[in-house]
Amino acid sequence: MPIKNTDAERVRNVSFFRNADDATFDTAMNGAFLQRFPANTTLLMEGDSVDFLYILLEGSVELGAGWKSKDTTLAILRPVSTFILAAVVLESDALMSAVTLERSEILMVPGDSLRRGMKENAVFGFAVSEELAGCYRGLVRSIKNHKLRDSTERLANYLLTQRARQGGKDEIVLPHEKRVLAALLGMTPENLSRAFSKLSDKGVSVDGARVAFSNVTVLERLARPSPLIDNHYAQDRNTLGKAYTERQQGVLDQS
Amino acid sequence: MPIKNTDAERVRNVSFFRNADDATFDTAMNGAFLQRFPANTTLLMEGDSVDFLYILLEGSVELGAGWKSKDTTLAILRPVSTFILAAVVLESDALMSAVTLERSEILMVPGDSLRRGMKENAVFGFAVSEELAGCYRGLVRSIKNHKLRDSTERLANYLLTQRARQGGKDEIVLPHEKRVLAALLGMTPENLSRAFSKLSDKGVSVDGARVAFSNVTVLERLARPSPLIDNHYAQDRNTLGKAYTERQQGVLDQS
DNA sequence: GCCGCAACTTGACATTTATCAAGTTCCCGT
DNA sequence: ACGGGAACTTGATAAATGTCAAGTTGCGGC
Repeated sequence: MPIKNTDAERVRNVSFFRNADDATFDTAMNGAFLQRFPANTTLLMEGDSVDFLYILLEGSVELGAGWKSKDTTLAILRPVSTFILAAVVLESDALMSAVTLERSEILMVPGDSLRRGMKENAVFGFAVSEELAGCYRGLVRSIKNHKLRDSTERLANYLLTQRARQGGKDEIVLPHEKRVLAALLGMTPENLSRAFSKLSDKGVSVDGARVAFSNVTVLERLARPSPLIDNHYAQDRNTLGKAYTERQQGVLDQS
Repeated sequence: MPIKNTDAERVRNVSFFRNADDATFDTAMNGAFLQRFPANTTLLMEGDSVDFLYILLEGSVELGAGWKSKDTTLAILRPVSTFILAAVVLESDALMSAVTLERSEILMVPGDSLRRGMKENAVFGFAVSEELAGCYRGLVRSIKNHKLRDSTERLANYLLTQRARQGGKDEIVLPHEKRVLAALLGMTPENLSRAFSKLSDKGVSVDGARVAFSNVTVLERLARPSPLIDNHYAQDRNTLGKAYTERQQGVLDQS
C-alpha cells in the first residue's frame, strides 16, 4: 500500500522526522509502505532479523518476550510510536516479539533507508539519537518500577498516571482488558484483582473498566509517584517539550 | 588534570570514538578532563542535572536507584564503559546514581562538546546511536532476565556467563563481593547464599570467591542460557564485531 | 600473631506472589 | 432473549523471596 499524503504528514509531525528537511525525509523513508494488520497478529518474533523500522499509526501493539515457557509483556504501544529502532540501528535481531492487540496501521520503513538518512544528515541522526535516548530512559524507569515497588504500588502509580493523562478527573477508564494490564504490571490477573481490593482502603473503587477515586491524597501517600520513575511529570524538562514526552510515552510507557 | 596521550588513545580505541576523524574527535572531546576518584565516591545522584558524559577508564562503578528507602543496583561497569549517555543526549537529569566501587579513573567529556560533535558529523553521530542502541538492548536483556527467571536461574546464568568470559575453564573467580553480586542479581545476600547451595546439586561448589563446576551440562540444563537474554553469544552478529560486544558489556552487562 | 569488624552463612519466620480450582459476570453472536 | 465462552473474582494452598537474629568465617591493621 502506497503512503498517502495524510499518513506522511502524521509521521512527519511526530517522531524524529519532525525537523528533517525534505531531502533527508525522502532518503530515510525511501521504500516505506503502510500496512494494516488484524488484531492478534504477530509482527515479529524474538530472534527474527529486523529489516524494517515499525511506526505504529493506529491501533496498539504489545512488545513481549519469553523464556522456558514463561512470557512477559514489556510494553504496550499506542500511536504514534516507533518500535525496534535499536535493532534497526545495529542491523541486529529482535530481542522482543511484537503482536497487535487490535487492528492496527503500521508504517514500515526499510532499515537501510533509515540508516542512510542518519549517516547523510547529522541533524536527523541526532534526532534519532534523542529518540533512542528517550527509549533507553523509558526502560530505566520501567526497571526501577519493577525492582523498587511491589505489585500494589505499581498499580497505584499506574492509576495515578492514567488519571493525570486522562485529565485529572476523579474517574478514569482503563484502556486495556485487566488481563493485559496485569501482564503489563508484571503480575497475574488474580493478583491484580487482589491489588485492586487492597486499594479500596485508599478510596479506589472499580466497576468494570471504570475506576473512581474518592481520596487521591491518601492514594498518593501509598503510591509516592516520582518524576524519576513515572512519566507524567516529564514535560518541560528540556527544549524538546511536548514532542519528547510524546515519544517517550509511545515507546515504553504503560498507557 | 589534562588528558595524556595514552588516555586519549584508550578512549579512541574503544567506544564510539573509534572511527571518528581527528577534527570531530577534537570537537567532541573539547574541554574533557581526566579525574581520579577513591572508592565509594558518589559521582552522581538521581535527579542531578548531567553536564558531562562519563567514561570509565579504570576501576568500577555501580549504577543504582532508590525509592521509598529501598535501593537497587542496575548495573556494575568495568573499563572501558561510558555512562549516562542518554541523559547527555537529552540534556536531562540523571535517572540513576553512580558510585565508585573502587578507586577509579574517569574521563569527563562536556555534554555540549559531545552534542556538537554529533550534530557536526553524521558518521560520528551514527556511532553514538549505535552505542545508545547497544545500551538499550542491554537493558532489554536485563529486564527479561529479571522478569522471566527466578533468583537461582539468574545466578546460574551469571555463573555461566562469567565462565565463558574467564576462558571456559571449570573454575572461576567472582569479580565482586557476594553482597555486591546479590544486589546486581536483584536479591538479598541471604538469598544468594541459598541460591548457591541449591546449585550444589548441579555441580557448583563455592570456596570464598572461587567457584568450581563439576558438571556444566546439568548446570546448563537448569540455566538454559539464551542469546536473547545473555550476552556471551552476542559476537559476530554484525559487522561491528568485537567493538560492539565490548561496549555492550560495558554498559549493562553483569560483569 | 591476634584483635575486631565486616562479610558471609544458617535457621526461623513473615510477606509477597503464583498456582489451582471454583464460581460469577460480562459480552458477543445467533 | 438466550447460550456459551472468555474475562474476572475469590478462596485455599504452595512457592519464592525478604526479614530478623544468631552464629561463623575471613581478612586487614596493629
